Order: sequence, then structure tokens, then C-alpha cells
Amino acid sequence: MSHVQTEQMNPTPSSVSENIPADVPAELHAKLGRKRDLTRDPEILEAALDVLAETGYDGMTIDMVASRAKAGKATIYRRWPSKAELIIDAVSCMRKNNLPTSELPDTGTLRGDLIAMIKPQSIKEGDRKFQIMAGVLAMISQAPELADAANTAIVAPRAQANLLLMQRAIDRGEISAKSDIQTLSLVTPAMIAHRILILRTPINREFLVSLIDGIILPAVGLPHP
Amino acid sequence: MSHVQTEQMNPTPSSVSENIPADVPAELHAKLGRKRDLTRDPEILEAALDVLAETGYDGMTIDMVASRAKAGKATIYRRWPSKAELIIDAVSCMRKNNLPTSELPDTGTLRGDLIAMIKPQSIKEGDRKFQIMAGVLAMISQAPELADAANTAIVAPRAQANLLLMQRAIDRGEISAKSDIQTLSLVTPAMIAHRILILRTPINREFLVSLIDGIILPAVGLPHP
DNA sequence: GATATCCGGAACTGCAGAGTATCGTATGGA
DNA sequence: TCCATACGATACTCTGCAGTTCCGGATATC
Repeated sequence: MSHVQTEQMNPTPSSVSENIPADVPAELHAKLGRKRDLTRDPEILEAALDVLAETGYDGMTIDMVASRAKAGKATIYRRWPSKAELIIDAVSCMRKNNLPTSELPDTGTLRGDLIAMIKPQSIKEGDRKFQIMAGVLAMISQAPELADAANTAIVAPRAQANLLLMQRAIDRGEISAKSDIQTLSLVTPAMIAHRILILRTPINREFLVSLIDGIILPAVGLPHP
Repeated sequence: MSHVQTEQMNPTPSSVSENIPADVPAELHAKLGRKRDLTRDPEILEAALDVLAETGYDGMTIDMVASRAKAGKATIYRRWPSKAELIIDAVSCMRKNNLPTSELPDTGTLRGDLIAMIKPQSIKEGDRKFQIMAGVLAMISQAPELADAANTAIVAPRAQANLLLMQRAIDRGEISAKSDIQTLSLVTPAMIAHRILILRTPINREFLVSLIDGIILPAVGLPHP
């Protein structure tokens, strides 16, 4: 990280007590209950994620985010105190866009369920998410809470979905209850991350199917179809 | 990445043709066959890897590398034209330190071989390698050749070792020849990377054993011991 | 329509860090 | 012993970007 400036000076401008300036810092803003264009927030966060996915944390500049969101730089700093906090917020807010567990497929077989989770749209979306992950990784060592945010927003949902599907397979007696489904549920996210981050190869259907048929199903004792 | 400067100006100082200065740039240096303290190169590269593992690409400064190697900043720039090339060189040179395949264990069983590869020293060394990987990831999008270098130096050797052990297990009839050992050989590196990069949890013996007993062996049809 | 507030745009400041230049010194070869 | 070269240290320049400030215009409320 390049410039991690002096960290939060003058939380209250106590030197001049004349009156509140037109543009007040973000924290005060929220607390004073001023009205703001609330539709700008998600647009800016989305722009930040785009730039992050494309250029990485250090390649990303606030000007890029501002121009992509057609916003002024000042507008961004009115809402977030620093670049770091903007990104943490952006990544944290990704969680909302995850599909709820109620929408999980239920085909009757584990393989059917796992295959059903492969959809063109989810592949593309997953690609972007892991690009964001790559952009964020550089910053993780300085802001550990970001690791949690990224994990919660990007890999945990996938792992959780896998875990539920496998648990259901155990419950219906399809696979052995001794399977280490906790570890197994992490295999696909880890392999996807490895492929995108290190091999720089985009995800496709064949790859995901080979993970299912070559690793997951054999590991839980199901014969290759 | 912060400062990716203007990229290679005046390859030959044609403006002044007086004589060659005492300290010539690195490229000329090598070509002219001047004598240099060759023992400094690996020390500087090693220092660069240390700093890289600790602070990441953008956190790393040339001054840090110089002082860690007890070298002058100018000495580094005499040998490498830029920070980026220094790091690419450092990562590329890691390959040499990998143990040759001839030293692979041969216990007679796949599980025995895989377990035998877990040694305290290899865990520690692996930890550092993947920290370096984390540091390098930020830069990969701008220098794709670095992805190859990192892959070749860090994950490929592990995968290759796994692959050989599994192939031997097939050859001796221990496991089915239909096993997708190509994909399986990537599981441990990918899971290790995931754990270090995203979960920020250090590797230990229990984790590696659970990968072997919970995923690899079940996936090739060997019963849990 | 007057007032207040926020907006986008743009100019500005400050600083860290890449890369360069210089200097006094250590070293090795003739 | 002398010369050449490369060394470490240090001081320097230059540039990109985080964060700030200012301004004219849009919007909303009354």
C-alpha cells in the first residue's frame, strides 16, 4: 500500500466554533441526519468494485472511482473518510447480492444439485468476485478485517451452499456420514481461487464439472457416472 | 501498483559522448563483462523475498531491501533496472531451492508417501513461499510473466510431487487408474493457498493430514485408515 | 423566487517512494 | 604502492496520488 496517511486528524474541528461549513465530514453528516442523495452510495460502491477488480487495490485511484461513477472526488470523501474504508465498505456490501439459501437446487441427488449450481450467470459473477478478491489481497495484511469481509462476501457463501447440499445428501443416506464435508465444501472455492488468482485462467463449465466428478463425488464415495 | 515510472528512457546517453562513467547501468555492466561482487546478488534477492513476504509488493520499498541486505540503494539499481524486474528475478530464482524429485519419499503406500512429505521444515518453508505469493499477487495483473514465475516456483513443484506419488500408486496398482490425479494434485496447493491468503491461518500438520485423509485418499478410493 | 444544501469538477497541497547522482572508502589486480 | 572499480551511504529530484479546498450550478423546500 502506498500512502497510508496519518490516520484521522481533527475528528471535531474544535479550533473554529463559528458555524458548521456547508460540506461537513462524513461521520458528522450521518449523525446530523442531513439529507443526501442516497442513490449515489451504491453506485459509487459498485464503481469501486469494478475498478478494484480491474486494477487491484494499489492500481486503483479515487479519481478512477469518481469518474467511473460520474461523481466528484469530493463527494466520495464526504461519505468515506479514506480509500481503505471505501473498499472495506464496498466489499462488505457485496454480501447482500448473494442468493439466499432458500434458492438452492434440490434435484434429489448430490451430483444433480452440484451441477445445477453451475449456471452461466453464476460463473460470470463468480469470476468477477474472485477478481475482486485478487485486488483486495494486497491490502489484507494491513487490514485484517478486510480478510473477514472478503471471506464472508466471496468464499463463505459458496462453501456454505456446498455444505448444505452435502449435509442433505448425508441426511437422505446418499453418502457416508463420515465424509469430511466441512473440508470438502472448501475445495471448489479454493480451486476456483487458485485458478483465477494464480493460473489466470477463466472459469468454465468443464472445469467445475471436473471438480465435481473428479474430486467431490469420488471423495464422498459416489461412483463416477 | 504505485509508481510505474515512464519505462526505460535514454537507453544510450547519446547527448554526452565523453566517456563511460565509473558506475554504468546494469545492462551494460553485464555485457561489458565487468567484474562484480557476485556474492551480493543472491543476498539481495533473498532480502527482497523477505521484505516481499512481510509487506507485499506495494509495501515494499527499495530502501527496505537495501538496508536488509546491508547494501546501497545504488548497488541494487546497478544490477536491476527497476523494482519490478528485481522482484521478477527474485521469484524466478526461488525455483533453484526446490528439492529435486529424486528425494521424494517411497514408503510403499500413497498415504505413507504423502504423510512423509509433511516435515516441520517444509511447513515453515511453505508458509514463507505462500506469503511471497500473497505479496506478489497484487502485481500479477500488470506483469503476467510473474504469474508464471510464481506458479513455477511455488505451486507447481508441490503439485508435481503429488502427481508423481499418485502416478506411482497407480503403477503399483494401489489406486484406480481412472483417478483424476491431474486435478487432485492441485488440491493441496490450492487449499494451502486459500488458507494462508484468505483465511490468514498458518499451516499445521493437522490441516495437511485432514486434506490427505479427508479428501485425497477418499477421492482415489482408499478407505480411511 | 429566495435560501440552504448538496452536487460534480477542478485546482491545490503534501508526502512517500522510485530512481539518480555524488562522495569517501574498501578491495583487488599489476 | 598505485590505480581502477565497485561498494555503502546519503542527499537529491521528480512524479503520482491521497486527501483538501473552492466554486458554479442543480435541486429541493418553503
